[in-house]
Amino acid sequence: MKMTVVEQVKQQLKDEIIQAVLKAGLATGEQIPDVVLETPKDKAHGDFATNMAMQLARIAKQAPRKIAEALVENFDKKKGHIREIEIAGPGFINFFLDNSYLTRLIPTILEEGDDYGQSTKGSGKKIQIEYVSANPTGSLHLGHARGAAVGDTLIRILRKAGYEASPEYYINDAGNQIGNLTTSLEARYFQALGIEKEMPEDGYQGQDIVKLGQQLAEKYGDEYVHKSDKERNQFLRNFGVEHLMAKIKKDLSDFGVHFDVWFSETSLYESGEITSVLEKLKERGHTYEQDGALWFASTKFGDDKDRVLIKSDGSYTYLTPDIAYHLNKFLRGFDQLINVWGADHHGYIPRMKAAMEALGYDPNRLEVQIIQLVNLFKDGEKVKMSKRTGKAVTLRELMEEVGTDAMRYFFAMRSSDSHLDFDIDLAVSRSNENPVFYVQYAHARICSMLKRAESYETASLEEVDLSLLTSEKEIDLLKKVGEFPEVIADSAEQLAIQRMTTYLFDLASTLHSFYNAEKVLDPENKELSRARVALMKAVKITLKNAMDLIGVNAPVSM
RNA sequence: GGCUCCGUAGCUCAGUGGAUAGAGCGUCGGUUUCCUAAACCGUGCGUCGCAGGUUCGAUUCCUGCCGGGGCCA
Repeated sequence: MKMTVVEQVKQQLKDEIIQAVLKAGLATGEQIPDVVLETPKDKAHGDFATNMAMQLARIAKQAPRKIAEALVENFDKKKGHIREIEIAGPGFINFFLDNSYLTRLIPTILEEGDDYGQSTKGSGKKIQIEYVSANPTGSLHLGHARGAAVGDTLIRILRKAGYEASPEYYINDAGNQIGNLTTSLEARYFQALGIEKEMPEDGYQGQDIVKLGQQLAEKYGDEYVHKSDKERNQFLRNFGVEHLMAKIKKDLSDFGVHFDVWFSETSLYESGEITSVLEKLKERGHTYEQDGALWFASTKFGDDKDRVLIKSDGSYTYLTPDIAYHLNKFLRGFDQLINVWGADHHGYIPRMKAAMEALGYDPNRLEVQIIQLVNLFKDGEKVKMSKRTGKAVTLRELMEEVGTDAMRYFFAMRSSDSHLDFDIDLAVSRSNENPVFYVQYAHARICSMLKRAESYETASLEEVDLSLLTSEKEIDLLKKVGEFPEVIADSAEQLAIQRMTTYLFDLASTLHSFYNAEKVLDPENKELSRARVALMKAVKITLKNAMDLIGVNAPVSM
């Protein structure tokens, strides 16, 4: 695998640290712990630091600072690009590098362009992410929106980190909710024709169903009133699911979220996978009959109680097709399954994992990311949401009010297991308080400079003297830009998308700071200007790629 | 009651077992004859909910408790 410039330098440094440990006779090759090389928060602590001396304290049975001294004595400065080494604190070894290597980043980044940041860390591991999976019984609301943003961003980050990531939406188009949808729609259809018909008790009250009923009346008149119940039901069911799914798909695609696979629950019935998964559970001895129902002995696998698979009336619980679906995923050869679920589903995790284990799979291969609630704030007050009255704020409404960029950014900004306060006023404000604008402005600012920079450009990058980039702000920018591949790898590994947003903000901030301190286009100093233009191009590419990962547009002007 | 998430600065939140715990906003004060001031610079701001435990070292891991949100019963 091709290593980035930063990785090469770090690797070299790690190798030299190991050499120093061996030379100092502090530990044998086998005893040496993994070399941890961190980037200190405080610049005064060097470019990189290692805690090796502390880690060796027990093995070498010496005080950390004493070990550190021995290490420094035996360290080959020349090989490690080291300008200075110091021992600090309880035994940290701080390395100050000769930062000239950083300028090598620029040609690499300019060459890689959109691919900059791409790595093979995930080594093609096949990961499936199932997210949103809202029932086709209405519009997507804010919880779905957050799930959509999180899932899609995860997909993008995982792919950039070298995983093979497949997004999938599970359509609950069988089950009770759909029966309810059908009877709700039937009532609305009849009502639109002026025929009295009551809505089912817990029917879907939303306006969208009313409209669908009207559409049906306009298009088909009373044609389906006179058909048999079975025929009408079948028709209304398909009509409803189709239309509501079309709407959901449109909402998602306008939100920048795209799925490879739309998996239908009904298909599990048709293919016989539900009966076969039940057979499989029975064969393995994990089911029993009681009170006329078929139970799954999930407590054997850590669940707090056993679960019904087939109710006494012969119908399936919603768990049953779900188990079949997850088995289907494994049979398709995914190494890892990730489900992005709303907080209201957390109680579902143990039984799902139990089912996987009962079927002979390692339950750790199923990972569930729980998305906590979103609270909307407007004019400093919490916006109340009520599903009952059909007044829940929808993805579509918020998208129209604040735009996709703000939504995507805000949803990617927080760790998904924290509650999220979404401030509408902040999201639309064109001020420096709004992080979306702040980040986008950094990109637009560079584009604006580059537009004016044409007179400074030379025929090729080789003619630009990048060694002129030595100021503090320039080094800061180069380091930041060089971190990008690592940030991607980390956030992929930890499934922590907020790391990407944090990084993006930092990078924008570093750029703004540089911009105010140094002049990029200086007619008095064309050589330096050319070098800085090249640097700006590298920063622009990095900003753009990072924004792509969270699904935010990178405007060329604002 | 069971399960789960959260508890870090006045507010909203970052923080892969490491150094003096960070950012934005808010406070106060500065910066533009100059590439977009949607920006920058400076300034204060903390019993990391509490108590134990593991560790050379805990905001981070474990246990218990307290407080808040959510789900289930």
